[in-house]
Amino acid sequence: MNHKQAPHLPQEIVLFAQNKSVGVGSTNWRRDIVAKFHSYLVDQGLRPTHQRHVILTYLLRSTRHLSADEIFKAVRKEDVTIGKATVFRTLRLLEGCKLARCVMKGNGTAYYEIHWDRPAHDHAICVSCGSIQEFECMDCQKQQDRLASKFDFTAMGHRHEVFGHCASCRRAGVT
Amino acid sequence: MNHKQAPHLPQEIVLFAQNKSVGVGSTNWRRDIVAKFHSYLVDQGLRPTHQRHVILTYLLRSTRHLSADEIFKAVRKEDVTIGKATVFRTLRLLEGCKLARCVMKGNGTAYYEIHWDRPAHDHAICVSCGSIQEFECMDCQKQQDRLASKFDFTAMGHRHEVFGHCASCRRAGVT
DNA sequence: TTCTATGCAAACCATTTGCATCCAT
DNA sequence: ATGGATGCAAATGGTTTGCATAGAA
Repeated sequence: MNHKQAPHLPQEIVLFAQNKSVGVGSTNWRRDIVAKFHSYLVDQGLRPTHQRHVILTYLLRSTRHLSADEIFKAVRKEDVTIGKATVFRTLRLLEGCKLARCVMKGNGTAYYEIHWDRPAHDHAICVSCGSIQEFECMDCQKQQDRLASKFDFTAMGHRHEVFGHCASCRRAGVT
Repeated sequence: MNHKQAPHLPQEIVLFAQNKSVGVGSTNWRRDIVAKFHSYLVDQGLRPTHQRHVILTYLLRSTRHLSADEIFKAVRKEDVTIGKATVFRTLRLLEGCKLARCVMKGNGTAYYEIHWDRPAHDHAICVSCGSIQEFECMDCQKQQDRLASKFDFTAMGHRHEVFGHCASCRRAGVT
């Protein structure tokens, strides 16, 4: 009973940027991620299925943050048989092995992106159009050390989202 | 049609720490908040009802972050007639006038607290027991200015949550 | 063959809404 | 009396689960 299906991690521990990222340094990181997912599955005694592959490669092709439903609709076009449940199960799997992460825009929906080796990045979210601008906040990393010494709190990761208006929405006269 | 019921702000613009806080400097801030809510309602042509009062004062009495359902159950004991919908409607109202704010623990549920005049604070959330330690991160404020100049992004507020293990859970051997 | 993974639909859960009624002004 | 506010129950919408079946090893 070690590992059946997706390991049922409490949602809390995956819905934020992990402190350590994947570590894909190659120029063809997309291929590396596919390989990593494959070996992760095998290692865990899970099965590299067609659906899991389709979902991951769709994620890899996208540059945006995608909701589970968007992924479902898109992937459904490539393979009419893929079910919504599988999309959720696969996303959870990808979070579990830290190949994907998600942002909460604040409307109760999770938006996913592939998470590879680059500095942990945070998000500036436009409350008007919903667009997401990524940025680095090195101070947030330092803050975690401060928490450790001040409250004896061991940080595993964080979520930092700034809400406001993007340049184009403001130009368009949004207040 | 100016103001009926709660102003239906998109949820995005209230689910995070506002840059400006309430501005209650008095020693009896609880009373001030009740008064502020009252005059806010009157100003907007809304009505200071018994239910709204009960919900606010319950929030003021609590020191924890409460889910809407916890508030509902508690308030229900004081007044058997209060409905769940009213709790949600009142919370939205309190967010709207910036007397309350909420944290998203990551499990899809919003946890509320009263938000009065003190430095904007962020949250260290224990993924094991769910306890929340508040802290200040002045760097996050600076970061917002940097965003403005770098991406022409106008920040209105932010959410910064650090996930990890609190001291007592770690002592208890949680990994 | 064995046991995991899947699709579907139903279940869940937090939150919102429609509506008849209630109540503050 | 007027029009906003309430409680209830039903609706919503994202996500999860139960179960019989499909499919990888």
